[in-house]
Amino acid sequence: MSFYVTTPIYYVNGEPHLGHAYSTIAADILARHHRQRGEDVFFLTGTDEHGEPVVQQAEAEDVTPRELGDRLAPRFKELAAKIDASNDFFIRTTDDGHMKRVQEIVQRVHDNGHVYEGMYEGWYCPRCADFKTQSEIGPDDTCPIHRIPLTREEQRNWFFRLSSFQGELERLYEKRRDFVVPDFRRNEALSFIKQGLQDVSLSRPTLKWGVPVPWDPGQVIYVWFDALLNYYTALGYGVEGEDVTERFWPPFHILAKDILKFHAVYWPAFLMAAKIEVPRRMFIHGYLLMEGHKMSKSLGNVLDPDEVIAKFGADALRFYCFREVSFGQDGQISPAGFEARYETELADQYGNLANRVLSMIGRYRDGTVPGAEAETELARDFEGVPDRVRALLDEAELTQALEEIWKLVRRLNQYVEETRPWELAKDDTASERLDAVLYGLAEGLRVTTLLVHSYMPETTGRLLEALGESGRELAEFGDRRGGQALGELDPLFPKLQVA
RNA sequence: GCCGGAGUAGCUCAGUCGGUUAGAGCAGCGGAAUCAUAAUCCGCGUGUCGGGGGUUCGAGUCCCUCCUCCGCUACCA
Repeated sequence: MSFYVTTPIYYVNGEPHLGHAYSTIAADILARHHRQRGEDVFFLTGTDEHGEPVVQQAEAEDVTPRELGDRLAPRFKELAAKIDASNDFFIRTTDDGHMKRVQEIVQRVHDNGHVYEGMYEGWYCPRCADFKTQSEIGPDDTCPIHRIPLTREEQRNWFFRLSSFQGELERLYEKRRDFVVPDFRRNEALSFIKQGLQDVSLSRPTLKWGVPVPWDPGQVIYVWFDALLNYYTALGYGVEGEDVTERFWPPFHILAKDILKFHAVYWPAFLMAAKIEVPRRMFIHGYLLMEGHKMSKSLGNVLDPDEVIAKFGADALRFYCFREVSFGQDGQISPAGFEARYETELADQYGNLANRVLSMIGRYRDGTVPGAEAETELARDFEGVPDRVRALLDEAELTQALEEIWKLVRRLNQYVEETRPWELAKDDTASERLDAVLYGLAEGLRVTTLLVHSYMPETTGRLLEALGESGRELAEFGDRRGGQALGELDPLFPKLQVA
């Protein structure tokens, strides 16, 4: 069984921010989870470096587009490392391997008869040297940047016959109800398709920065097709000495709502035109909102992932993003909310649970997990949970799955209070019960920690080591007998220093 | 304007095919306990489920209508 998960590739006309981190963390949790299930996993992220906006940004900074990409791509790579992304490859659309394969696929689409030469007509700004989209046109057909009248211009370029795929797309959506999730995004995409598709241009005649059109090298391929194809091309050269396309295709895409149309409409149509299998699924997530607004530099409400990681650690950030905001919806985040979650749930509930369990086993059983049978009242609360988590993560329901796991954390704290091991320890006749209780706590903590491992790999790794657990695959409660010697454990989530 | 989303406890949100007294977490109030990072556990909610109308034995959950906010509306990588 294989699992191929992708993030969007990030556009290098600006610095990485929390929104990029959000998509990457989501994909990483899924990748790690599927590895824990013993599956053959490939996880891809990277950067998109071609196109007009990169050229413009480069001009503004007085560097070449390549220099801009060479400076920013490493920044995105660093961000991935900082948030502990376990990506198997980092693609850049300027890679030779990518560009060559893009040309192959585009040529194939052309040879299959889905490309024609036509005229693109639109409003053109001579100063911008670019066409304006409907939303970019100022009052009285002027350029909003230069405030000069736009002219009606025609441009000869290559078109992709998107319109001819309308029926096939509708059938795809009908047949595969979960092709695009959540449901309301599926509706959005489908209603867009049903309102009638127009052909889209496949090339840019005036732009030099991009992948040359194979049969017309004076033009470059429109950046969206270049970019989307990364999901396919990476499998061809991302692994040294092996083409893993057959092994991993088709992909499971994670993306944000702003790029729904390109992924949910253009992309499958283009794959159909190339006679390549369409993605297995795509999950569309929402935005993290700060104080009710989309994060933006001009509003000054940007949460810098570096700062957050420095203060709370990458695991806490990973946890928070999917705990606070229901994955798929837009959601509010705030520094205050972050601190509250960190303190109450990570430090007090989970970190402290680990600490008290290890401490009691240390104190009452010399640090060795008793070889006992767990009490059924605890065991039954773990029954079926790993399966439920698996099922939820199959749907990329990251928030719901985390809630299922967190119920176990609460249950274990509650179990400590119910059984009061410190009293059992004082009672010579209760030794067997104490064994059962302590075993149950250690086992429960182990199973819970393995479940949450994909969300918080670093801290859970430390805890699993202290629990004497060397495996990382998902486990059922009761799988492991006692007898392990426990190790030392520093606080997983130290309380914040009150300034 | 079209299409879509959201409007549920002070806050953040769950509510699957319509079905028993509408839920969770956080915050708040009261209590218990001391293994633990003074952490934990228990108890406490008379909420017009945005307004109005309708279908139904029964609606937060379906239909109509109105209000508010948001997104989308063709090539934003």
